[in-house]
Amino acid sequence: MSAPGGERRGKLRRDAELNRRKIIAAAREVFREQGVRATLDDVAEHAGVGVGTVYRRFANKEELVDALFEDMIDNVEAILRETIPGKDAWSALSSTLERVCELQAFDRGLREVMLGTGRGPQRRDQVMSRVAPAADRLLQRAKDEGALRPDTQPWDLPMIQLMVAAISEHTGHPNLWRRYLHLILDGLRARPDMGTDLPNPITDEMQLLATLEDSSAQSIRSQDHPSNG
Amino acid sequence: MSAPGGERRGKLRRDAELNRRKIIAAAREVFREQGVRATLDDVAEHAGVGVGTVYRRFANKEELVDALFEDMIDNVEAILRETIPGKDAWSALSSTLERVCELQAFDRGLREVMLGTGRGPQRRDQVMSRVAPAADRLLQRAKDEGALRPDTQPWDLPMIQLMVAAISEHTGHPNLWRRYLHLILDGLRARPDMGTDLPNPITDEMQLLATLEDSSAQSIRSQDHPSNG
DNA sequence: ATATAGCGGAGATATCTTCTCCACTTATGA
DNA sequence: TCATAAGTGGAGAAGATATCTCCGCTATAT
Repeated sequence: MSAPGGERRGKLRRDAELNRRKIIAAAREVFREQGVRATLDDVAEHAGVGVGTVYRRFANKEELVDALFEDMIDNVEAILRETIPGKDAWSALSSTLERVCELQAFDRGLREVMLGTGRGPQRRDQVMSRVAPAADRLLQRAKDEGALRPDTQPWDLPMIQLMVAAISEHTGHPNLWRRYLHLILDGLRARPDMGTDLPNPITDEMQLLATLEDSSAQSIRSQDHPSNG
Repeated sequence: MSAPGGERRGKLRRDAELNRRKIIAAAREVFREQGVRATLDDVAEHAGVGVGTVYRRFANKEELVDALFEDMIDNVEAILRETIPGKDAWSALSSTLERVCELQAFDRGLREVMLGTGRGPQRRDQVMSRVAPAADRLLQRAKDEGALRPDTQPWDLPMIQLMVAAISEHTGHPNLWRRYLHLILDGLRARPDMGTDLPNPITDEMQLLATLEDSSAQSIRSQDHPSNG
């Protein structure tokens, strides 16, 4: 009967509001270290509150993860905003990419949220829609400068992030990803001496979205009974 | 109580041997499509046998996965062996990488086995140890040719595979990975016009670890089971 | 002081897997 | 052909998690 969503903020009793913050802080820490598979019981223990308290504030884990995810998008936006407009676009682009990848390198939960076969694609889209304009501008400037290969596409950026995150995820090494980000950045540089023809460019964004939707729909559907052949 | 391993091959009754093959074939198919999280019950159903029959041949899922994994290494070895020695090393290298990535693109189970946070690293090592000599030779030839940047390392290859597999895994798109493999290959090309200095955290870190051996050993020891030898 | 929002955390519920057991079926060879 | 041992199926026991609820009690606000 009660709607346990976060919409009542401000009406909470003082101690309840304190607990809400403790829960969010604990969730951030627990998910960062153990990934999103950590249970809300874990989060509760870390926060020093009972599970019931967690469930009173957040109807389920999704809601809590979403709350943290919003925070994260803010971070990415901030990084893009901080990009010095005067600097050459290539440096801006590479340092931006590096900083975004850094976020992922130390946050297992974030990687899982971004990479996860479940809602991952939708979440990437969510980031993209808030971040795309600035990112597009940056890419265009870097191309105009002649530093970035001209067949780069905006949706290459999340894909690069995804690849780099995979390194962090599967080696656990805190810095190895930098090597491969650099490798990829070298691949992104325009080359006067050589043609530039990346295969399979998906020419319009809607087409990519259709791809992502398909795969996520498939993974959701596959939870049901498989049809026999 | 009995040891149900596959060591009795040849002593099996004809129908039992047939079932064993059906199980392996079904496992390959099920794991390819659903990933290694598929249950042995799934495999049994696909094979058209009872679960009991599966468990009589393979003590547990690990054993079955291992059997399939051996097959896979054979495939990778075959690809390397087929590399035409006369051709220029760069073409050989890039087509080899592409073919290995192709294997992963259509096999979710294989990706999970390679990428998985669990035994993934050990399994990658297993591949590397059987494949490393040929791979090293190929890399060296490509460097000698002046096509491959000289700071490439042998262990870059599995990492590249890993990144490319992440694209397949998380987009579900059958060919998008080719774009990013090509991007990475462009990053691997030697460049006369530009320095070549990938950060090398593994070497750096090993030096660092040598210095800090004491403290890291302590942190590993404190993680869990003191009974380990 | 009192009303009431909020708390804790055991445990009900639900979902999954793994793996066992044994009555029944089938291949084999004498 | 038939005795017999090898092999089979698949329900369900056993175990592992995770999610979320309930209600007697506590802390806050007025």
